[in-house]
Amino acid sequence: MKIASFNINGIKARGPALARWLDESRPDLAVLQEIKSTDESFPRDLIEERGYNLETHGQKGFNGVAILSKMPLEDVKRGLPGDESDTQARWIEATVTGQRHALRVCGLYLPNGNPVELEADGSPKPGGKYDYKLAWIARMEARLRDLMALEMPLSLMGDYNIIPQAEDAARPESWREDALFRLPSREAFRRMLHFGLTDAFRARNSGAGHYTFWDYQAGAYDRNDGIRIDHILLNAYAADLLQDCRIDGAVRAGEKPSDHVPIWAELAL
DNA sequence: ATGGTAGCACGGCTA
Repeated sequence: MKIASFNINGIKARGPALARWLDESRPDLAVLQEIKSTDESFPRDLIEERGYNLETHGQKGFNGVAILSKMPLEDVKRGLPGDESDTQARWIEATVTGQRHALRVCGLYLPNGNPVELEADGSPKPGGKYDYKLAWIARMEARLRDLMALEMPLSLMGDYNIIPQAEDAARPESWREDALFRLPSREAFRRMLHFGLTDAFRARNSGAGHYTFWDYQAGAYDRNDGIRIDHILLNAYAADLLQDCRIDGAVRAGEKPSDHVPIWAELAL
């Protein structure tokens, strides 16, 4: 089963590019981030006419996530638990069933966190963007503990807005104090690995120069000035079934591309 | 410190 994640940066502007990728890459399941659309205005035909089931968790103008799948999507949950006042659409879950195993999938769009605002003692300013990012991660880790208790294959995939290590950025020094790379962000990613999750890409690839995002500005893609921030994390049940994981980097060179490219994994489900 | 680009939606925020 081929599962993928793609931050499309706006479904209304990305129809042709998304269709091209679906037709070429043919994932069995994909999670999308930054659909920037309400559920009502999402162009469902684009997905459904290609034989996919579709579940969206949208929001007007910003954020928004979705899952599309050739298999039925069961037990769909929308929204990350833990804060009833949080209106941002960044989390969706569903279960799919393969030939031998079921898989719980979480599609996530982790907050960017910039600009970083700190108090005099260095702690995040309450109510600020970076404070929201760290609080959101804490809620995600709480949900992760519950999902791990299911003791079944699990994939948490999406735009983490975290650069795990220096080798995951072309110019790491320029990201040192950025919300995507500063130490508390990297520590949170590492905590999830310590808790038992596998970075699927790093299980199958090594070395620098593998990126999933290039800014639209200043010709970042032409200079390969990228970062690796879109990730597929697997629990041990799923990691034992991992057969391949790659980044579809060439998608960035297409017409009207997203600033992100898809990442996918093949699981022997 | 600023500007560089893009999306949504049509002003200003988000990234």
